[in-house]
Amino acid sequence: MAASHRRDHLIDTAIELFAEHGYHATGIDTVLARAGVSKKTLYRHFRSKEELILAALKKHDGQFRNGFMRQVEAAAASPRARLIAVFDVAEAWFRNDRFYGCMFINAIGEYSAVETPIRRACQDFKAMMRGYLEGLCRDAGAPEPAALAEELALLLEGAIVTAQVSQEPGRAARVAKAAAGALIDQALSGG
Amino acid sequence: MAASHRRDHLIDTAIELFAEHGYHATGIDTVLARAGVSKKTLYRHFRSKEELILAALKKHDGQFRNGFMRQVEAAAASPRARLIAVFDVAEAWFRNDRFYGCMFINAIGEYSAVETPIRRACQDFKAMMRGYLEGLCRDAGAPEPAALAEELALLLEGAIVTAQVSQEPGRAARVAKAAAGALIDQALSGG
DNA sequence: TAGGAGGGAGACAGATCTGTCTCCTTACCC
DNA sequence: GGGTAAGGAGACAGATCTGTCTCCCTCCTA
Repeated sequence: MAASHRRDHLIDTAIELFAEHGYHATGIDTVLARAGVSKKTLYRHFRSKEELILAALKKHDGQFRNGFMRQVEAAAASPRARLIAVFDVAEAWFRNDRFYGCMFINAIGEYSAVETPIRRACQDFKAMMRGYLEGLCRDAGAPEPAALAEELALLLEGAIVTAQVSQEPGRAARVAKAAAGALIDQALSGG
Repeated sequence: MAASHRRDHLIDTAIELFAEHGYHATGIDTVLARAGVSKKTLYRHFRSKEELILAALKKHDGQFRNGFMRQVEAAAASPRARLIAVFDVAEAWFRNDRFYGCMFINAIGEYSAVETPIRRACQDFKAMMRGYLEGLCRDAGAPEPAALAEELALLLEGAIVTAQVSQEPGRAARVAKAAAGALIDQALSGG
């Protein structure tokens, strides 16, 4: 498994650099230098830079999904409390030194073409997050879990972008958490 | 004023191309070819590509601000109705064929450095939009206009990003509008 | 021990990028 | 009409980008 060793390490390095500097601005040579891997190895595992980008997005999707859900579930027990905890976990993410916004949003900003597999990967990620929220809303007893989940997803997206631009992670997360609390209360009490 | 003629046209072309394809992916030559202007003219008016980017962001800031506020004010008369109308105007924006998300958010995705004037321009834009919403909230009689405005700004940002990724402009705007309505109702009635 | 696969180092090609410079034309103003 | 500034067209330099290729070394296994 030495092959997947290097392949994984390449992808991990690519995730870091693409997240921080963007996709066009990050050259293949930069990834290779930091990963300590030669060009030959890169092109043995990936047909092109775009395939590396795609692999990075897919791996980040899985990593992020697992880490995020795990933290939410560790932070609170009831579905309703977990919906709120989502925004505490988000705040911890924003506070990370290596937080550069959402890799998927940033990717769409650079690859606007409709047919791109990159766009598909981003849509899949967002659909997954929305689905996770919807499950929590349903478990919490929301009469319209899909509608509430979409609203909370919007708040989360807005908080991510605002934290990225403003560089005030706590504020963005706190505001989103307050708004989410109000929306959740209304959905669960009023009906 | 033939000079500012060409300068303005250059900036307008740059706005279009940067918005659609991003900043690194759009070469100087591409802008020049579409604008029908020579390299000499570009570098007479701008010291570098980054200065052109900055000029594009600043001009887009002014254009967007004027257009957005004008449409909101034409769509509704009362402050409260205008807060809701914000999301109708946003939907019309999302539905435009040339909608590629927010130029400023996309710019931050490509230029993550903290000290960049590009980042400053993006922060200024977001602060301006938040300030506009805050004025509407105050006029509508919200007890905490700044807090409500921040929540609505988050919903707007989330809707922009979601419309950009999902390519379902109506849905993103409708969800944001519903959530905004709930938050506004709560803020204005409950206190 | 021999052979094959994986990988490092890096030359190389071809494209593209930013930014400068030269040569020429046009337009305007005194 | 002459001088001046703006601008077009494009060559050019130097850097950088992606992707291929060669040469060599090092394992691992039969």
